[in-house]
Amino acid sequence: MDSGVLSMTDSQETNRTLSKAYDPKAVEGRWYEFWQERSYFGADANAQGESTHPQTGDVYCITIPPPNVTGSLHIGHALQHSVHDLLIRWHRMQGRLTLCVPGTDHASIAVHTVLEKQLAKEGLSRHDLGRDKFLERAWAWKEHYGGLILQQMQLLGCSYDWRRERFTMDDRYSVAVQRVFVEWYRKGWIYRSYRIVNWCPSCQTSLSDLEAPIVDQPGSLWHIRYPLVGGNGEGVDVATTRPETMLGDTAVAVHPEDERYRALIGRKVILPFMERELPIVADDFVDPSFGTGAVKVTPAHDANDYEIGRRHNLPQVVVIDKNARMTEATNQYAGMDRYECREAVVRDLMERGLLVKTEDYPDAKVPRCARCDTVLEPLSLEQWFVDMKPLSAKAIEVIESQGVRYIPERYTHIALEWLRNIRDWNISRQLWWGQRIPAWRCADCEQWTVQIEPPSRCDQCNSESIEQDPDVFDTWFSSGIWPQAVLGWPDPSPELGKFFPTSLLITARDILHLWVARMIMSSLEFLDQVPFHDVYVHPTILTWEGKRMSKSLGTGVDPLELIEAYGADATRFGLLYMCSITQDVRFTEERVEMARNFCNKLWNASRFVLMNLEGADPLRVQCDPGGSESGVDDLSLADRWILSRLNRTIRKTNEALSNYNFDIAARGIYDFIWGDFCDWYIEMSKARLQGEQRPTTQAVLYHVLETALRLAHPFMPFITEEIWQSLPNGKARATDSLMVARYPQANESTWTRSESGIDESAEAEMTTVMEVIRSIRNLRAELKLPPKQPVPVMVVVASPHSEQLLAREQAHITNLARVGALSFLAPDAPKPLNLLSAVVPDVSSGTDVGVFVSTEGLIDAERERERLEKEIAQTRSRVDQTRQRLQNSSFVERAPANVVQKEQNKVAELDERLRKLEDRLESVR
RNA sequence: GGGCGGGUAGCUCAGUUGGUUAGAGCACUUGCCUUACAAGCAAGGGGUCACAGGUUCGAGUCCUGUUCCGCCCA
Repeated sequence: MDSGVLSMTDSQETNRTLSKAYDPKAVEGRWYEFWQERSYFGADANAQGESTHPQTGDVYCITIPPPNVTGSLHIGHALQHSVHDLLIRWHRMQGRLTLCVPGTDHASIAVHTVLEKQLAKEGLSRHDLGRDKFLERAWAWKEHYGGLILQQMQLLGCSYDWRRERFTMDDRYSVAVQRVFVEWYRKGWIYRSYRIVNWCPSCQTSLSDLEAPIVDQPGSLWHIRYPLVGGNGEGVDVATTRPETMLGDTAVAVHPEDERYRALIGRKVILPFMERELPIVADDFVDPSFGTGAVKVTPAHDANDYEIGRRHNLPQVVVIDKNARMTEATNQYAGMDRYECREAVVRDLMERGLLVKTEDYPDAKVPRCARCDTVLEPLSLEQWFVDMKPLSAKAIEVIESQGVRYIPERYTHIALEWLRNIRDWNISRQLWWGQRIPAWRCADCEQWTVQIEPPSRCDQCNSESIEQDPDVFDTWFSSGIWPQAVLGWPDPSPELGKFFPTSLLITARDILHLWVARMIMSSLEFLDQVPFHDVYVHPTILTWEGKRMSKSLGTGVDPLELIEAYGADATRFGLLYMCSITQDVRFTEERVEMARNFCNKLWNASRFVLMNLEGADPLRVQCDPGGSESGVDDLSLADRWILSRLNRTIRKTNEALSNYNFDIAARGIYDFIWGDFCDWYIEMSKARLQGEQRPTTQAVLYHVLETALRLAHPFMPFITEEIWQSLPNGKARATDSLMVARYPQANESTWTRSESGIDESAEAEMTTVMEVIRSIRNLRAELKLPPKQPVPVMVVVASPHSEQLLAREQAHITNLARVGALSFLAPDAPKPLNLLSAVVPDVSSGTDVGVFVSTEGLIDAERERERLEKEIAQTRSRVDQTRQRLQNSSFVERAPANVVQKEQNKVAELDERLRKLEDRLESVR
């Protein structure tokens, strides 16, 4: 450490003159580059880490949810990555070997859709281009746009290890995906079969449930009569929202206990137009209260009907094709579009008198394609499926035993519920962009050869006429191995040994099942370990009206515009401040504005400290407390108070961050810096810097600012680094960047000697001083005194402790409340008449302090009387309330002793205050 | 239909295991360009904590029901 006296010129190399207002644009890019040049974002699996202070040996690792290559940063990402980087920086500053692996997802269908739209503009289809050319375009597109979102994360300040960036279609990653398929196939967990899938007639592919949102829209419920075989004009009425599917009906189902239909079970009806006989079957699935209680069963075109069909061995009749047109099986309707057919069927039913009635059905559930909004068609198609039962069993066990912890905890139950009712997973997609399924079909024996290396012949019959399945994997099949694959799996790697299982996964809640649960399953299966210990589900950001943000409606908020307007730190801090443990938060730009103002406040407080460090003693101005205890003995009340408040904030921050309470942490830092440090300590320091307390005050100002910068850095990396680098005494610091400095601990400072770092008596005494100042300010405002005009103030104390306290701290009172002369009066001393008064509790002594402000000749007894009467009324009502409570025998008997004691003290205090107020009122009458 | 989250000041939100007089930011009123900051300072007004019961000495907080908003599952 340098010795000697600091001066502004000594530290010029690091000390820039700070401008009057904080300008994020002048700061952010510079420090991001600085960090990156020094490789502070990286973590070496073989080393103990790259920060210069001793490592604890702990490891902390997060792999980010890979965003789509098509995407750009939206506000949800901005929140998600504010949380990521907050935690990453916090752990790194605590000395852990810390790694965050970034990357992107190839987003099969999303890219596909974009490219097809592009082609359409050129008047082409992907088939005109061919698979190879199409993929060339896709890669070119990915190279050009794929990195955008990661660059935007850098604007936000994210300290991820960019050298480890991964893409789900990297060669090594693709091999890992294929390996999963091959192994599971060999275990018999992957099979090929016909099942109902979500089919988009426009995108021409099957879709995951997430890509098939169900939309409520007005429709009709048609009641149709199916004549009974052998009935005299009798029939069974069924209700449907999709009459065109009746052409594919193979049964009518009723609930087994439905009295209305019990007699009909086993009989048959005639399917109109097709003239097929359909059995009436009994099935628990049928809801007797829906429609007529009898439902038509179309196994080939409805997932529930498919299940009924399986249970009752019903045939499937395919009546709608992949283009949503009616098939040959529909006779006169063949070739019609499904909606055209619906109209025709309804018309024909009417003609035949088989349409019993048509009801309005206000919210018919219609699945639509998330990409193109086309109404989806559930179709029975031959696809690859994963049998999820064996996989989910282990996952259930692990989650039940808290091997993976969900935060907030309620998601544990949601995850378990999904896993317990898990359904087989369709992993085939009829797309080109993606990992092609490593399965080859033999034209001769029709068997599949499944392996990673492309085979030359069928492994069943040795035939050479084999052809690879043209389909690719569902994107979630590949992202399901993300944490292990980005760390090198399936090859052995030091990263996997060091960083796996990872510490945490941070995600939005819409992909908990589709993605998170599947990662847990695959990791347990292949590595026999969980992929992460914690899953933190962050809130969803809604519009200020509480609606989902929508790009197409233009209700989305662009985080880049926020960064542009307010800076990255303000954007992060604003988002973290609203990031409570709730499900949704409504976004208001005002919150970011608040954070921007806070940045400016911190900036200016720092300017103040820097301007006043001239001549500071470097032995006492330390950024790493612990080296010297000089200064301990001459700490003033204000010093002890601010150090205690600082330690309290440090504890609160660390605790809140451990519990994922980011809003509480942000709030604590905000309140400390603005409310305690700026509003009070800095104000009090102004006078002290002029006198003999200057050295101590400088040291405390420096210490508190420097510690607060370290405390706030993970929330607001840029501004804190900028200020920190501007602080003098840079050579004494253990690190050359704040981002690798040590995160504050509450008991680290040698200036506060209690174990907790908290000085209760200093806090109590300061509270009294602050209350006295507030009350004088209040009285001044009542009197409409000009702010600059000093005013004489008298105080009446009830205890020697109060008197000592106020006498000792009177300089602060005079300075902060513009008091001309502060005098102490005996309780029974006569007071001048021209006074406004207030009674302030002294929490440090348990007595009251009377505060009297002179009105200087302006006799305003009326005003004082009004004040007093108002205050007496308030005090009396509180006294009455408290006394009543104490007169209640069950309260005294049953409430804890300390609570009763508290109430008794309160009555005594309030009585005393009331007496003083009444005396005072008497004297001004 | 089942599950979950929410309803606190005009707006957006905090509110620990039940325990003084329910807080913040913005907006509003009043006064201030007080040499860190007008993106600021000081003072102030504003809430039957969705509704109805219950438990308790005591409920914004716990229980039951109702209602409204949102999400998930079927």
